[in-house]
Amino acid sequence: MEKAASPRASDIAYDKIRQFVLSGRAEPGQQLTEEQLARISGVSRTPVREAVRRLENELLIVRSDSKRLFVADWSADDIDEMFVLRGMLEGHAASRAARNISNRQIEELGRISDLLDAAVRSTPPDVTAFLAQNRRFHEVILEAARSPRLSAMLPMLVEQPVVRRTAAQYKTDELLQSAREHRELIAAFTARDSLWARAVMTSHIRRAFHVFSSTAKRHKEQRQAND
Amino acid sequence: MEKAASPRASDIAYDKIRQFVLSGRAEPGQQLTEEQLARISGVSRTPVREAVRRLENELLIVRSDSKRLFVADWSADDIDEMFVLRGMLEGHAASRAARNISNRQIEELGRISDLLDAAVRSTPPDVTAFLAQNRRFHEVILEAARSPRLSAMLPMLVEQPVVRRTAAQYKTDELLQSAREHRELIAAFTARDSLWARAVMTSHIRRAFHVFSSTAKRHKEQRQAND
DNA sequence: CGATAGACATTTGTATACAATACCGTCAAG
DNA sequence: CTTGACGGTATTGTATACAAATGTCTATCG
Repeated sequence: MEKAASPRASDIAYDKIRQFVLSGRAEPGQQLTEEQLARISGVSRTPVREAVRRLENELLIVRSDSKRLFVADWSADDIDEMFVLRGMLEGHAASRAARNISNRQIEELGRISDLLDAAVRSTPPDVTAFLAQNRRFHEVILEAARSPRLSAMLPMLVEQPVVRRTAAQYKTDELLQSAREHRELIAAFTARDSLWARAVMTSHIRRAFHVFSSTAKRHKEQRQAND
Repeated sequence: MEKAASPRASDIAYDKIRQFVLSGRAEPGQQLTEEQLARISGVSRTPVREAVRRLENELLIVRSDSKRLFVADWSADDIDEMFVLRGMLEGHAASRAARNISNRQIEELGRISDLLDAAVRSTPPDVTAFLAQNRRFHEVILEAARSPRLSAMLPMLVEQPVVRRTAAQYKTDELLQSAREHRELIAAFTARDSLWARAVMTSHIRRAFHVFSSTAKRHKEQRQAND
């Protein structure tokens, strides 16, 4: 339903392995062998190697001193850093988008925003739908920014695992606030105000960071209580 | 003499192809076939493909609608964007470095800075040596920043071609100014002042951008005059 | 004359076989 | 008991052969 265009085996491998790593079926730090990945994705080792190169570049997979593959494991500092970088780059993307976005794209953001609202308002809130639309929203902005480099770099900040962990903990009013920020971004784009857009986006990411931090802390305390 | 450690064919291919593309022996927009690249780098197509994946990720090589390879060609807007992103990321790196840098690394920056001065002061200025030491200087800072993500992302902003084009046009006093800025960075690091370090670095990159712009404009006018 | 279908050539994609290397347990010597 | 060397095993690296696809040229038909 997504992109039946290219049944390229190396793309299949990329998707499958990525999914495998991100869905938590793989332990951080766990070793991965090319053959195992080949079995998982149902292709031979050659396309797996290409897929691994890409995932390695996104730091989802790391190579040991020599050449063995492991599922990436992030330190707290790494995650802080990820949010800081995301804030800078997405803020910049929003700024550029405000200058370059088409009316057509603004309308699309509006439609996505409607779906976001719907996801939040359903009881219980449909977090999965929320995440999917949230991703689309940011993708449209990235596209509107018209910067191949940003498009190449932002995916490296692999939001997925963190985003998932974050949003799973969102309370309804936090989701509502997030939806409001999306609306405000649209307003900034409509006004073609790049400063406004950057500020809202920076705040948006920053808020997500703090929600994440507090839930991470809560988790940690729970873990310690269980010991 | 460089790194005899890993005679990995795919690394050889990466270096050779990168060099081929950056040294201007390859025309922007020119098609590259895997076999041709294999011949150039003296290995088979398999490692070439891995090297190409990496170069593709750095946007030094691009893939056409379907899968043919071409030497990247940057628009003026792309280059502006590159400098903006470099400014943000290197500024951030400097900020982090100011917090994390070791005395040992500060001393190394001092030594590199001495070599920079020497390169500038020789008559005529040794631009090649200047560029090499400049690169080392920024590498040490990146290392001191202790952010795997930054280390993965900054190389994507492939300074080389632009840096070369820029520095080739540097006048001696511009090189001197650049060397002064390096000294000021060291001062900021010594003071562990992250705000200072960020500001100096941002200015440093920004100045390079303007030198680049003016020389690019000069070139353009020359070309037009020759028509 | 222009368009289009089809054959041919070129290029990329995948699988497999084999070579090189790294890891790990075992055993012997200090 | 520790240390270090050895050898077997697991894993990655490379080359080659072949399959799939894309592009190109030509000849034929409208």
